[in-house]
Amino acid sequence: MKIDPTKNADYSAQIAKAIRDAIIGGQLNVNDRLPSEAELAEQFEVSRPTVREALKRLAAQSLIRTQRGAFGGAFINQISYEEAHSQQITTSTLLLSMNDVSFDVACEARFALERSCAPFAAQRRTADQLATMRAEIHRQTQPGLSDEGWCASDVTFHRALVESAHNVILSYQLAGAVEAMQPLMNMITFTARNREKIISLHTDIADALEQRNQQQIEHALLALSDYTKNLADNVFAAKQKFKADSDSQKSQA
Amino acid sequence: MKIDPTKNADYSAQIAKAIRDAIIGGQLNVNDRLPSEAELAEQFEVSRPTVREALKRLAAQSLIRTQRGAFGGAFINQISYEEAHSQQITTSTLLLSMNDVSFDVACEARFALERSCAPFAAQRRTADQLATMRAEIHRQTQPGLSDEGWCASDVTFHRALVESAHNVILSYQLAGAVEAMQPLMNMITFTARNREKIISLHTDIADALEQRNQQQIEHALLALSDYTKNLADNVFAAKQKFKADSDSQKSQA
DNA sequence: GCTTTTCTAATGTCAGACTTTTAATTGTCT
DNA sequence: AGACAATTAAAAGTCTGACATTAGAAAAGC
Repeated sequence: MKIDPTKNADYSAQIAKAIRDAIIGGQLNVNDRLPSEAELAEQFEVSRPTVREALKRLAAQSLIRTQRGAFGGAFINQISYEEAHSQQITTSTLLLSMNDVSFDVACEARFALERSCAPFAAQRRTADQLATMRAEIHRQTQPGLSDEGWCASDVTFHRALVESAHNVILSYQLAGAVEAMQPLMNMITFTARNREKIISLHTDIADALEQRNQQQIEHALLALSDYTKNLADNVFAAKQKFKADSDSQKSQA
Repeated sequence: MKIDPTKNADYSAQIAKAIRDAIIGGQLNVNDRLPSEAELAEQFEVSRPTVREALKRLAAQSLIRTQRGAFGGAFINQISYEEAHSQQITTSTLLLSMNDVSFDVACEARFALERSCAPFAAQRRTADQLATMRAEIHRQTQPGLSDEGWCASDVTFHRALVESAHNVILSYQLAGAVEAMQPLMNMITFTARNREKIISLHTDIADALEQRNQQQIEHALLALSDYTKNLADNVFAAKQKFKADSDSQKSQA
């Protein structure tokens, strides 16, 4: 591993890249220990702070973990689903919030992805997951449920659906995608009337899953997608109207 | 923004988290300039190297970009699809390679995700995307095509299919997921006979897309998934056999 | 008014020191 | 001999203060 002093990129970025490539390329394996910061500094012919900046970059991506003390150092981290997941979410959330994605597009994507679980969920769902979904539906019928409580329950419900496909990759990808879209989804507030309709669609999904009826699951998800889109359209239209009204009031004044 | 000296986490990690939270929470907007490293050091009551380590962490996640020179500094980065995409791929690729996911599970997930595009692809596909797919199919029939060429063409083909759904979120999520699984997919080598079969399935997909027949697209994708899984099973069985043979040879010696 | 030069504020890098943590080793007591 | 306590050393974490490099802004020259 060497760095190129003629390249105009920062040394710390180059060093991070060199180590990252070694990890991805398989030269460095999980739980291997990197040389100490002092040794790395010597190898790359840079100072220790520069090496440290490189290591912090890798740590930010969960590629390494560091341990202080004797026999400590930087170790190649076995990235867990949880870590990967939380990283996906930060990245995707920022991407969505910074590139003003329309609600329709996000909503469509969210339910399309979820629908991809349907065939496997129908085959492999367990009583456990079904029970979770029923329990959440019940929670959703409680009259005193707050907006946050409602959203949390919604997430748990859909998560159980995804988990019932029993495919770790799908779970990981979908949990990331769905959770990243949550801030967008939270832009709509639900009236009692709305909740009622959604609960009925949730019940449809649970029923279909119980009967292992793939097509019905997909159908209900599609209906939920359409209903949510519709709701959002109304919310945004109302906001537009409010804005237009207050604008015209201003121009009158 | 303050850090807690009693927390046992590194200062640099805490500072990075504080700034990251401010970005995600919307206190800091795209293209805002952070205070200079010296000012941040003063604010957080730490030294400049510590601040720098924090900033490098954020830079590793593409949350900020830095610019040298007068009136330079650290700016909140508007994360692009491309950046988000490449980060997603590194994370997912590592996750898969480090947690030995079975080929079957990955394959199932990959095609399930792709299938979620089918309804929109059928509705919205353009002549352009169809032409790309036909062109790739033609490339795949060339007898001299190398393994790398074959895989590249395969990726382009599937990418065009995903793009034809005309949903940026789906494109982004799927491109990431599919590309991350590519190393796994590359473990199988294709014989001329295999290629022929895959080309015929690709043709089915293109035909179905041309006729805007959603169900047929899904059906062909499912068939492709099954065929790929089957191929992989045979490859792994052959490897197992080879291993078993050489093992028994050893024990005989 | 345009180009060139100089200025300056910022990041990037370095060297060397000190602090804190932590596990292995050694020593001591029962 | 085994369990517990003190010692030690290696490594990350932090700080100070300096210098190098870069690039935009302002001033000088034409």
